[in-house]
Amino acid sequence: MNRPDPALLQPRKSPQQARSAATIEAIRQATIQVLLADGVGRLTTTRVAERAGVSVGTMYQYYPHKQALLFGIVEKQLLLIEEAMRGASDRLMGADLKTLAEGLAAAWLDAKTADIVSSRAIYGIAAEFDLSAPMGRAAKMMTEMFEALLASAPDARFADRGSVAFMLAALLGGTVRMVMEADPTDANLERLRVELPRACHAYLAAARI
Amino acid sequence: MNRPDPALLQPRKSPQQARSAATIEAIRQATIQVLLADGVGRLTTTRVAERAGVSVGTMYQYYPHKQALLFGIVEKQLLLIEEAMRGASDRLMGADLKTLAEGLAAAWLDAKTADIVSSRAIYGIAAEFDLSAPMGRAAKMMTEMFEALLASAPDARFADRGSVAFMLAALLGGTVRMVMEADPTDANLERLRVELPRACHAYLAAARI
DNA sequence: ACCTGAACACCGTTCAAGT
DNA sequence: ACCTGAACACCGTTCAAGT
Repeated sequence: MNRPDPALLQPRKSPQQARSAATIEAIRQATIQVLLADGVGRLTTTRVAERAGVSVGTMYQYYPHKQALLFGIVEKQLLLIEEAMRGASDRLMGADLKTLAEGLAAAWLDAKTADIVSSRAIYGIAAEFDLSAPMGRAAKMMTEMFEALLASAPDARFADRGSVAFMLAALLGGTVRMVMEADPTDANLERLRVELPRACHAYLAAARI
Repeated sequence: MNRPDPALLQPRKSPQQARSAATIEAIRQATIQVLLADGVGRLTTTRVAERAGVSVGTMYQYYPHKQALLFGIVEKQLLLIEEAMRGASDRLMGADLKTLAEGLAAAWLDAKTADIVSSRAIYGIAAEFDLSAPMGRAAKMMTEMFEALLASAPDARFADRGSVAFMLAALLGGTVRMVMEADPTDANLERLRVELPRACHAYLAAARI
């Protein structure tokens, strides 16, 4: 799948009348319903349009292509996670290194496992579409957030704070994703809950000067 | 995309005559060529068959569906990486914890960045297909390998060696994948080269009893 | 301003017919 | 034993015609 022009991933036109706003929302809901009921593999434009009670032509008036439907869902999920991490960041600002590392690991795991149904759906989408653009943006934001947190820790200084924040973001995001995609059993998630905070703290402590 | 029956991912029939063995190899090569020249999004069964110089019908005699073509490529790449890690494992057996952690991190990074072209192609496939089955298998094998290595380290014992090996595999695999998918610039790969060994060693040292 | 749905181009897969 | 390629079912997307 080729990378779509990001500008094309939002609805094409803003609703001018109440009628079309309702149409957009109906299409959104229909996409989620078809996704959860039939899976990504069975999600077709016809099926979504039918479920939404509109014609395919109408759907294409608001969403330029099938990808736009699915990216909408992904973006919303990423927004939820971002919100959760901002909350954690506020709580952890100024905390010592151990509290910070363990707090971030716990918050990340909570956010990723909170809505397991949605997460499953998202990974399904990720399996069929190129999500490097939205994922890249999310990673960058996380890195900046971590960098500010590291700067606020009273008991730590770093030779290269940017690199440490970058590594922490990659470690957190990558490790959890790997487990959730490869084999997300309860036993493995429990292992993560024990080992991930430990790994984060150990790394930050080792990087400190 | 629905998860395909793993039994169907290998070629359908074994070649009985030299002619058909040549056909299979021609199809394999054509798949790689189309993949590198046109990308996953433009890879169609017709195009591969044309490039291989056979009809679509012939192709379907050996590969039950389009996915089988691509899974073949992925499996080969995974095999190469596995081989590289086995080599590293042999070298590192009995080494102390620091040597072991840093050696594994370096070997993993080397394997993943060695053939950057193939890796790119693989991530392209990963973006369009559900690779949880082969990835899960690869993760399991890596965990077992790491567990044996940890047992051989003369300067370390662990309360739960299985969990530590599991976490190390997820950390290594996940962190590198995240960076390579989100933003694999030279600067970021260099950061990984510095921070990843450090993170691995710090985690193992912290997990030691 | 918004909606319809037949029509178009293309794709993955099959199978009767060939050598 | 192996190969062919027209045919089939289905998909994403468009656009002339409607209200």
